Amino acid sequence: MGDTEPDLRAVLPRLMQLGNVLNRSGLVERAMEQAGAGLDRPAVTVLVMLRMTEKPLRVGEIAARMQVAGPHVTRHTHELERRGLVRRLPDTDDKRARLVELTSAGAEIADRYLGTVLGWLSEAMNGWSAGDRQTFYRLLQRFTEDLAARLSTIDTEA
Amino acid sequence: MGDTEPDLRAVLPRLMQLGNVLNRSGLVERAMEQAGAGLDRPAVTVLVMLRMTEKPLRVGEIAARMQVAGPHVTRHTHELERRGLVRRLPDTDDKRARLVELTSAGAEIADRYLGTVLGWLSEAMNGWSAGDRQTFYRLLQRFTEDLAARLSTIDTEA
DNA sequence: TATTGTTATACTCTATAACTATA
DNA sequence: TATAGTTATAGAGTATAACAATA
Repeated sequence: MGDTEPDLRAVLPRLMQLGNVLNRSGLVERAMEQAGAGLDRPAVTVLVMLRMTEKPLRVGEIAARMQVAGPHVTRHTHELERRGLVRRLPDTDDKRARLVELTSAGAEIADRYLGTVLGWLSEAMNGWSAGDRQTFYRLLQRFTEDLAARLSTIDTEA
Repeated sequence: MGDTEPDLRAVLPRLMQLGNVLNRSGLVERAMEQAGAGLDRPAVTVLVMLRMTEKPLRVGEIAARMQVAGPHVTRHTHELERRGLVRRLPDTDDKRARLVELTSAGAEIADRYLGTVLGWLSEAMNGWSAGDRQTFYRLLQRFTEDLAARLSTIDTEA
């Protein structure tokens, strides 16, 4: 392992700050407000996931992608259904399972939400050159993947 | 504003994934385990902040940097004090305030924690060239700053 | 009168356990 | 017997309100 370079040490506060901005800055809540539906964070996450996936998902699949336990998804899916933003269909292949599908109202809200967030991101990067953008997107993806891969091996080390 | 480029749209899931890895992957908990103290997340945050700042901080200052409300800091500072990891000193300049200072035991735990996390980061980026590292650090910092700046102006837009 | 920090309380997000229906 | 989802319950993290001491 050896020493950790000073640069890496300097980047740690940045990562923590970014984590804060992403999770605790009210970004989601404010974008949701602009989108005009008073949904809470987990419900928004479900809605956006369904929109970006572009197909109905099973409850367990949603839970796995969100990395949360099943009951969490059940509750918020019910909330979304009460508001008419998703539909729950029987899975013809497996009668134990339920497919969760966006309604057109749900898709509309997801689109407004995504538009707002992407607009903010776009404006934040207004002064960026095309090259810097490309580079950042590429390195961000690589970093996220490498970090997730490293963390996934920790438990098997003992 | 205009259209959001497809690239930006593609990067959104990456950001969400990174937020998940940073906040919900158990990274903090597992590093804390390795560091040998059974502290919870907010307590670790306080400890690390004091260590990286390298000087005693007032309760209000800690709360501001963590972007949390005051009582949250009070509670976790008390927990840290019970364990002998911080000391609470009177602020001679302002008798209303308290300074929170690391003990040597607290500094030791913070160092072990930081060493573990930085080690994981370093290993995750094992295959990275020096140039890519530098570029990533620079762009990450810029992105975080630009995004925080953009979000800070949202409320004043109405 | 405003500010620092504390105490008490409540809300959001998420996990675990126990259960039902199907496989 | 194992799996998909649900219901009920509990815990962690954080906010708000009310208050004390000092400015």
